[in-house]
Amino acid sequence: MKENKYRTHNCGELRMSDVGKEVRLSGWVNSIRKLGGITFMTLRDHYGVTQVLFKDDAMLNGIVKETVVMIEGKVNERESKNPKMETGDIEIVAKNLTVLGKCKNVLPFEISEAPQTKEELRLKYRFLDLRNPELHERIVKRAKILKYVRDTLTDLGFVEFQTPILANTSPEGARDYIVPTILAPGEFYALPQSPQQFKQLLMTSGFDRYFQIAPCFRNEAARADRTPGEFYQIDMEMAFATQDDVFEVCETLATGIFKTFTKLDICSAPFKRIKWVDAIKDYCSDKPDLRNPLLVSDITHIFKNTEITFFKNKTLKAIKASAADKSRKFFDEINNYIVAIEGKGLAWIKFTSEGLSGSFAKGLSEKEKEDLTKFMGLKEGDALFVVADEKDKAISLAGALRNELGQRLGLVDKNKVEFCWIVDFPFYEKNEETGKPDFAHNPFTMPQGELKAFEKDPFDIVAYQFDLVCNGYEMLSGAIRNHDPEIMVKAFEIAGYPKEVVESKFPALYNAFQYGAPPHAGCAFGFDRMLMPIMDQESIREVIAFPLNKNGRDLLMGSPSVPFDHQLKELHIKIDK
RNA sequence: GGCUCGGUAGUUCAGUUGGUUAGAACGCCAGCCUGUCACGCUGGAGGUCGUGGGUCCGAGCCCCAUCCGAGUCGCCA
Repeated sequence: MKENKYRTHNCGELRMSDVGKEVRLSGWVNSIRKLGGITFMTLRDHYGVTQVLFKDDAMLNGIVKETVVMIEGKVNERESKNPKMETGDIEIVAKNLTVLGKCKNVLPFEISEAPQTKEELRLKYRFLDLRNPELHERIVKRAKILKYVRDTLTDLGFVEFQTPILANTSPEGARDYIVPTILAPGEFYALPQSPQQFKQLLMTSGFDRYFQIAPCFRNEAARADRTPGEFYQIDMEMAFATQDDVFEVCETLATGIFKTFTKLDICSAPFKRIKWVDAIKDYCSDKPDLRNPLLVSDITHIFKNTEITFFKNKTLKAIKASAADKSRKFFDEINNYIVAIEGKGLAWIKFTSEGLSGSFAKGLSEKEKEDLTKFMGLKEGDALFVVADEKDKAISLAGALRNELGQRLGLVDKNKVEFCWIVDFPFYEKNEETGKPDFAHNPFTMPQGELKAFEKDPFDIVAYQFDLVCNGYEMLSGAIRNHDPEIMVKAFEIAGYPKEVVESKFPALYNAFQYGAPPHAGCAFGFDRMLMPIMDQESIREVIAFPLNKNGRDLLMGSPSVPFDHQLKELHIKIDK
């Protein structure tokens, strides 16, 4: 550390070898322990904590915790050492104390107890919250991971870009943040939902490998794993690339990050690839947690002519697990869970030494019993959990049930990281109101089969569209892009949009693709979301220095807020509320 | 926007069937204490029970409305 008038050393570096040195440290008063004749203080800064010994506590008059002070004194070997502290062998015998920054006497919360404090208060006093070493270290780790990403991608030949923040509205699904300007009253920029079109334009400009730590803005509601408003993506695009090329880069990056920054047991590359239809079939989810070994089976066909009312004319999804030893209470709790997520309830049976029992055991016909036992391979010790509903609802219930059972039966190994690729997403999905095809994902994706794909039933068209899923979280989305204007026009035509819409909605891309566009593919990691499993956090706000709250409010800075009248006036904006 | 849970001391929480003066721990203040490191001991201060109505002899507790927060669904690559 370079010496200056505030310090000769930081609070984390002094050791036995420094004993005898006259030093100067600055930092926050972490604790004060008065023992009568002597007083101990611990001093904290970004680097660590060092103990200070006061033989005369007159110096400490008026000093409260979290005051910023400078201590001058001599490094001393401690009489009683603390092996739990990195600097625990030494202490500073204080000769002088200078207050550099006063602190109000009662803090809104104790720094050491910040993680247990109500989040609302933590966010309001985020500058204090960030003093807590746990959160402080996460923010530092975030920076280290960012550097790792930059280094890795640069080594792989990627060039880092910065694309505009003041961009144009794009029909990408989410709602935009719009930004007025005094240069053109009545017209608005939009903050980019992603740099999608810019990066594709860069491909047409001949840049071969693009990346950006890209701020993205979506005017949508929050979740535990999704901040409202803004978030960061590791955004990549590659010219003349196949899907395998993209996968290889992502696997290198993802395994590298997890191996470097966690002690978790990471599945090895290449990651398992699961077709979207198979993911829905086997896991009833397009983001399956593969740490969970349970699979979902469709048993609708077995109960085609059933007398069991609960099953009649329903899609039936079943999960088999070794749970016959579980009590009635266990099954009741699962039933309550299904009801809580708006299912009609759980049907279940278990196979014990006394035969089949459970909620629908008595209703089974001999044929159904035989077919079910055979189809599911039921043996003693097994239990079968069944949900019955309309098809889509049954799928979503079964997906949730699979997760719940995995948790409750302790089948999910928290030390594992299981990645998988979900590939071959459908190109179109059925609009629930009109029954006509809508783009299932973004419209920039290449359909498999290219122009010939459109000879098929639109709902059978598969896209070169993929997700990377990690422990049940969607961590990345990507695609081979559609760089052919002719295919683009056709794709929009089937979704019910005339050529003019393509031209007017994506004028730059559509125009650029007329002048020689390379085939290209790319993807984007959700950076904040990726940090959650790395830092073992359930809330995305724990990996962001200044997160907005659930309602998009910054409780510290007070945004959003009402602008000044003169600002509105020069923008020609009137509030109509 | 819907649903669920929550809002009581500076903080985290408890508060029984509606019943006298609303408690605990930590923190804060004062005193004692020369090796603490979650220091210890003694004492003390600190409350518009989110807000507004209502029911009742009586409301932290019941009812209605409303604000705030979290989770979730809708929404969202």
